[in-house]
Amino acid sequence: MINEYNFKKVEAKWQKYWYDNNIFAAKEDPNKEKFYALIEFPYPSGSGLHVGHIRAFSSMEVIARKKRLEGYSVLFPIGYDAFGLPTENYALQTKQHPRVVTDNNIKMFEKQLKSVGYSFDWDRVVDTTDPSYYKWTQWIFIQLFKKGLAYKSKTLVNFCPDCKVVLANEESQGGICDRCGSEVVQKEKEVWFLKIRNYAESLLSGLPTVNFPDRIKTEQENWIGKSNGADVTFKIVSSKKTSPIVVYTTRPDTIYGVTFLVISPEHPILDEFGAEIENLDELKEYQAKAKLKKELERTQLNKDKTGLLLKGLYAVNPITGTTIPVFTADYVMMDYGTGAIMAVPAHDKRDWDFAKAYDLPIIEVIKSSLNVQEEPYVEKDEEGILVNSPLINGLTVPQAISKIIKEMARLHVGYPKTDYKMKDWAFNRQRYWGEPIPIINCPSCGQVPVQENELPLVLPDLKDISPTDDASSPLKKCVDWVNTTCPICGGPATRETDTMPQWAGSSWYFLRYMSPHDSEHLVNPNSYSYWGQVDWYNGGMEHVTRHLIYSRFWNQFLFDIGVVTHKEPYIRRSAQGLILGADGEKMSKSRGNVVNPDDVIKEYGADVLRLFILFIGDYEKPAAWSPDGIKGCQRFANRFWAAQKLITKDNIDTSDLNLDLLIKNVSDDYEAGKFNTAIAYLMTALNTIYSRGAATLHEINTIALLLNPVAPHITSEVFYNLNKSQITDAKYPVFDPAKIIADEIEIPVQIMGKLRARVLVPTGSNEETVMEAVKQTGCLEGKSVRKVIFVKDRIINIIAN
RNA sequence: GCCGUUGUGGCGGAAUAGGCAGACGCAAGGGACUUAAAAUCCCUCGAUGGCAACAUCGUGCCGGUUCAAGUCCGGCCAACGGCACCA
Repeated sequence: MINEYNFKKVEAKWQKYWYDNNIFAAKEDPNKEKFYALIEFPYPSGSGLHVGHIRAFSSMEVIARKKRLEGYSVLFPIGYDAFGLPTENYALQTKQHPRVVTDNNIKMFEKQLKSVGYSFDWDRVVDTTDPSYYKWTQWIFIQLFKKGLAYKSKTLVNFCPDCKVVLANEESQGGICDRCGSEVVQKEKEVWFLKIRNYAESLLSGLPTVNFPDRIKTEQENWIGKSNGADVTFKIVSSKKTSPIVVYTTRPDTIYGVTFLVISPEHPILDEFGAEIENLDELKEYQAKAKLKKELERTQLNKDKTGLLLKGLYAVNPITGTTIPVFTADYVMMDYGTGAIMAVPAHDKRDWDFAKAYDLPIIEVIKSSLNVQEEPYVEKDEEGILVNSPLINGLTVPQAISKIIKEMARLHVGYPKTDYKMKDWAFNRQRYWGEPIPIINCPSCGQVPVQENELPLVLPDLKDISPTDDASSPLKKCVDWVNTTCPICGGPATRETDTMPQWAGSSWYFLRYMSPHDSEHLVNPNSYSYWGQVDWYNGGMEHVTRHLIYSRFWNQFLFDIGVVTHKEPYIRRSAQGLILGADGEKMSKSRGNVVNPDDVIKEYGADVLRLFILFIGDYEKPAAWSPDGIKGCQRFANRFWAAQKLITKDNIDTSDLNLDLLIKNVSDDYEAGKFNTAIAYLMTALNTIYSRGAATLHEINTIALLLNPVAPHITSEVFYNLNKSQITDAKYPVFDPAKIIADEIEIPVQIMGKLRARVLVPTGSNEETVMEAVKQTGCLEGKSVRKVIFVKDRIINIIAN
């Protein structure tokens, strides 16, 4: 009756059953508790599904299947984040329309995802490039614009000469293009920004309310980079005039240690003084050099400080009245703080380096054991005591900060200020394959949003989508589309031709899944009130400071305008580790260490792939693919299949396998995201049954149900064989807490902290009983007991000699 | 430089809350079955010594706390990830 396991036949059979019958359709069932499990939707690239995807998706797959068996109404959706450069570049190369490329890739992904047997609700697929979807992406942009949170600004942007796109700071870290690896140059351009900085505080204060791993919270906190300090106004004086200049400092207490002022080479005040700077030619030269310097060079650490003394100018310290020299130097950035600093070389490494290079005085104002002429003392020590600072001498650093800020305020020269490292979100691309920004430029009315009832503003069908060399969008070539009329005055106007960055569509897709077919609402209010927040969201660490922050920002904005009722979109977040090649290196075509899930499924089947990817190691840590390791999971699957033969109706002793404890261990581990140990418990249980040589139907059914979320095909088949009913209609096993404790327990016996014996005693035995058992082992022979440390049901340690 | 994570057998990795280090799996060695191989099943498997019972050592390094340390504390070293002239 039971033959060798034919995974090809069985997997195809169950996939057909699930997908033809919509077994996993999410229903808003008021009688059930809901559970929303979310995975980061994939970018449908031409290379198809990667084993990394399998790891990323399988955790929530297990949770979704488990929750369904437990009686929850589960929303476990899938979609495609399909706008973006790789598709566009591929379309250009192959002379196809990106729409065609995208549709083909999505088809391939769907086929692959189904071959893994994922329990997605295939009726809820969203595609960010579908006008019915990006209609709402554009709608959100318009709301942001109306609230003053979207603005156009002329700034230096990171331009990649290869991709011909303006990049967000996040995409050009270290001056290298995220996508192609070439060096980024600075270019001045009018671009759209979203004021994410307005939400910096809210994004920070939301973190304690969500269940994210600490490393993710820390990374987000560092990214937002809050600092408390003060804006302090110095005066810059030339022979002809005096101008105020504001510096930002986190150490206003060190004001008496200021020995010079440094201004960023891009600072507008330099133009203001212009000819009054005696060495203007040198300045111009220095500015030009600084501009040419690529981001990479400029941020390189341990680089010698360069700068230029501005002759003919001096600055006045607002507290001490002392006059100090003014420099410009490229170690001061225009885009942080105010673009100018008060330099305190005694207590700042960079200022100290600069002071040494330009032979400037160093004045100690915080007492320390260091000689500040030799090296700076940079600790912000709460206990540090101020010296050489008449108004605040003898105070601790926090006391001094508080007192000096009051004094600055009284003199109207300084005020407390909070600053953030996070910059506003550069919200634009000069490429074709993205959401058109729904703004019309009218010569008389200015920037006017497209009427909301005219959304979606559909991307025009363009023949030539190639980018232009001048950093403007290919949409500019589509004159018929660009020329339009102003919605306000009806006069001739032109459309914005920039498109949105790829992060736009992924910033709210979790909401669309709740009611993907609703044409009236971004999210249907009834659906939203049922599904609410995402209960558990899994994704990659690489998205922690971008997608995860952007989507929290948009959700908080939608909360503020009343579209959603939860401030935070995600209750819990986890992050899978990377799957590396068998050589321990990141998988890449050039290394030739890429594992294709299709090949694995062909050879071992989807269940074995799923088992192995979850068994491979700690889910949150990176793991190297092992072509040998997978065999263990294949054996386990086959042994589980063959265990059907061991089922007997005879009365057998099953005391060697505590099913209640197994249920608890496996289920707790699933919920904790410890899939590797959950599978290990199931392997152990099966080993127990094999060494016993017989099993009960109840045992095999229980293992089938516990294993079903990981290996759904084989367990569905076994369960159907044994019970003639669907496992998807069965109930997840529940354990009896009273039965997870064994009757007898083995207690290790230590003598002087060293393991000397083990004794078997009834669970809960007291010290006397255990000691009695210890004496019988004879390991105390000839020894006198001085002290006994006894931990019930755990250990006994005897101090004896 | 700052922040974070991680160092455990030949390998991937286990080890609530300080309580038997090495679960589970791979590889390896031996055996059974087989004409043979594969598959399957059984046994061994941290190091050193010993025929053996057993003993000693052993979780990156040095020190400490404790009856007891992979786990806690102090000081290092290495690898990975994030940020980075952020005032």
